[in-house]
Amino acid sequence: MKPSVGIRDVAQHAGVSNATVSNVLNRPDVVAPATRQRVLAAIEELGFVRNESARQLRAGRSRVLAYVVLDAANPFFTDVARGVEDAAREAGLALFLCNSASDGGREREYLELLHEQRVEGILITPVDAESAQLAERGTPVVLVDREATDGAHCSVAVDDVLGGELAVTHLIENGHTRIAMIGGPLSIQQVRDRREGAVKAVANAGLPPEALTFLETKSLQVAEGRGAGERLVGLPASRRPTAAFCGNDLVALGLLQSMTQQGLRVPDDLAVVGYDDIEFAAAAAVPLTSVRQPREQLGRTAAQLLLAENEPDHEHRHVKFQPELVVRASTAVKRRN
Amino acid sequence: MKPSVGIRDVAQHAGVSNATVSNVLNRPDVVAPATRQRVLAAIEELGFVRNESARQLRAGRSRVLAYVVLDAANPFFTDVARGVEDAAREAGLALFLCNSASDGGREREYLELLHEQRVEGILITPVDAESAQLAERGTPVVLVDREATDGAHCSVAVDDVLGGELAVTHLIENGHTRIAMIGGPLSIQQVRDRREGAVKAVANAGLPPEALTFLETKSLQVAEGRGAGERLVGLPASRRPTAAFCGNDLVALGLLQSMTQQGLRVPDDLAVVGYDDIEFAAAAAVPLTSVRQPREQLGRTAAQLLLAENEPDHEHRHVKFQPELVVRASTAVKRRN
DNA sequence: CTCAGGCGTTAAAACGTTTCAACATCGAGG
DNA sequence: CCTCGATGTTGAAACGTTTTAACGCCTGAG
Repeated sequence: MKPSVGIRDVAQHAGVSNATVSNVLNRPDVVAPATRQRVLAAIEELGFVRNESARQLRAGRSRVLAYVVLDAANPFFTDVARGVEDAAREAGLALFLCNSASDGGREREYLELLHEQRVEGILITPVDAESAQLAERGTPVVLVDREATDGAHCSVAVDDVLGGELAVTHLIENGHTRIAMIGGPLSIQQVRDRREGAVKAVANAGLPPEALTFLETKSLQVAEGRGAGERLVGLPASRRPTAAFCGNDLVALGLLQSMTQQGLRVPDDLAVVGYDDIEFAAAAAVPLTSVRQPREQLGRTAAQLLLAENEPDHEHRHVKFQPELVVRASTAVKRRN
Repeated sequence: MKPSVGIRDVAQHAGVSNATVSNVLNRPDVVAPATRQRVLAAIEELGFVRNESARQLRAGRSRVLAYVVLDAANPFFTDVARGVEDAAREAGLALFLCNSASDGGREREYLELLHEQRVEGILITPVDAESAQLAERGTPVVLVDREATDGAHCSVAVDDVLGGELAVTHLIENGHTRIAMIGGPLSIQQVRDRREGAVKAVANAGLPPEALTFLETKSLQVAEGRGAGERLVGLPASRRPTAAFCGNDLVALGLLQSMTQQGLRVPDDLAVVGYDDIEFAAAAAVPLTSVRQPREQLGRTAAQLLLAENEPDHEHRHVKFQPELVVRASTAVKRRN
């Protein structure tokens, strides 16, 4: 339980100094092959495991990146994380994932801990705007899927206003004039932006603002989509929207499920557009029209920005990608009866 | 960039000794309110961030648990992770997620790093049996969703043999006599166990062993399910199985997608059973019959075992849960033409 | 007025590495 | 034979905390 065999035990056992052991660990080429073997044997024999705390304390650098994710259960974020990890790995760094689960408190705790750990850098998709007061505390932070408002950080985002516009324009082109947007909470920047895009689309088409109603949900999870579905079905058919634009695919899938469960047809009774185009969107009950974001690339780029943060004359950059509408059955053109 | 303000800077600024600052940080109650305020003010003013490496080096304990997950993109594991995190959080620990992505090499790297970090404990769903040579290296390790073969670790598992048996028995009861099991690689213990259960079910029913064919896939991801679907459709209808039992829900969803895409109907042309009962299973093109595992509980229990590992007279325990079949449309009884 | 005891604070010794300048050793070049 | 540079190795000083035992001060009891 407490082996606690240190570098000096190894040194003694191999008949060298601790400096030599350290060299074997960090600059194997600088030590004579014979000695190196001897040291390695001693390490093996004693079951020595290097103490990273001590190493980091002295050496000053860490070998890990962390990504504080908004919702680990959302495949969108795990896809982004894959991009991050690929880039991190190329730079010889490991990636720790932390799940804030949309909870500002947890987020703060994780950030605090990561700062204390002196990780090489932190990627974060923040819970809300105010949590983005990520005061400069020595550890570089890059915002993912969110545009940095102050100039204090790099950020990588996707144009959510455009995404919302694409989605709702598509619905309008398909003849819908009563459209619901389902998502929330509004404290999430993405939701606000996507809604803004939706409003813009309605205006562009010359429709009255009432053509779009906003149904706020507590989160962007499947259950909320189901709940919204029930609310929708409760409406008299004359006032019920004929199309829904969902804040993300989870909500859309929940909505879909609730519709078929209650005997309504998609897209005939309700057309549905999701957001993110996660892998499950295409496999849904009715394959889901969705706004695709370059997920892996988002993560990869974010990691690269983070790694560039140490360069001498660094200036914070803000990268913005374009989303893309992927049309599937859930918005197939409405059959006229 | 390099503030590097330490505890002694704070001490000096507040006119106390560093020990007092340390006390404010760790035992606030022991220091007089007035001094405490002064110190806190100094901390705030200087933007001091405690160095966790130094703390851990001296104090010996860490405040984090890690879960090395087999596939972060599989919602099953993120659900397990939620259970883990809940339990960890109750014990005042943070959780770092690491994704081995079914790669033995990555898994080894993460384990090595975590050992070096001296985390409080490691949870792992190992890639394969040999990787489970998780030599005792001082940090407690608990196996998740896998039974520990040697007595060296605690483990929390679900009875996969029973799960396979439940699934295939259900198919047989529905009249199927040509059944495919789709999953892999066989190096994964779960796949082997589920297959064993399937074989058992066939034997129990008095069917010949040929009633079950095994289609091995390279991984348990959606794409593999799609690929398997294409292979199946390529078979002449007379030899094509009438039911498929998939190694997990991702594969099942891929299979489903491939079926509908190729114009085959589920369950009429092919009944499908998945495994895990992830949230998306119920929202699939055809709601998926699946074998449900107690996901959160799995994680929660694993974390509890891990935390109990430090008790003086600890004996390794092996908890095993029972899976449960959830029947949905994808195996609705075959219509006789 | 003295003394015991509680309270708040502190000096200094760890913790296990990395790193740096210095130190042997040796073969080659002058 | 001396010097020089290259090659390997080392002693000791950090790194920034926590912790322990001791210390001074104050209060209330005797």
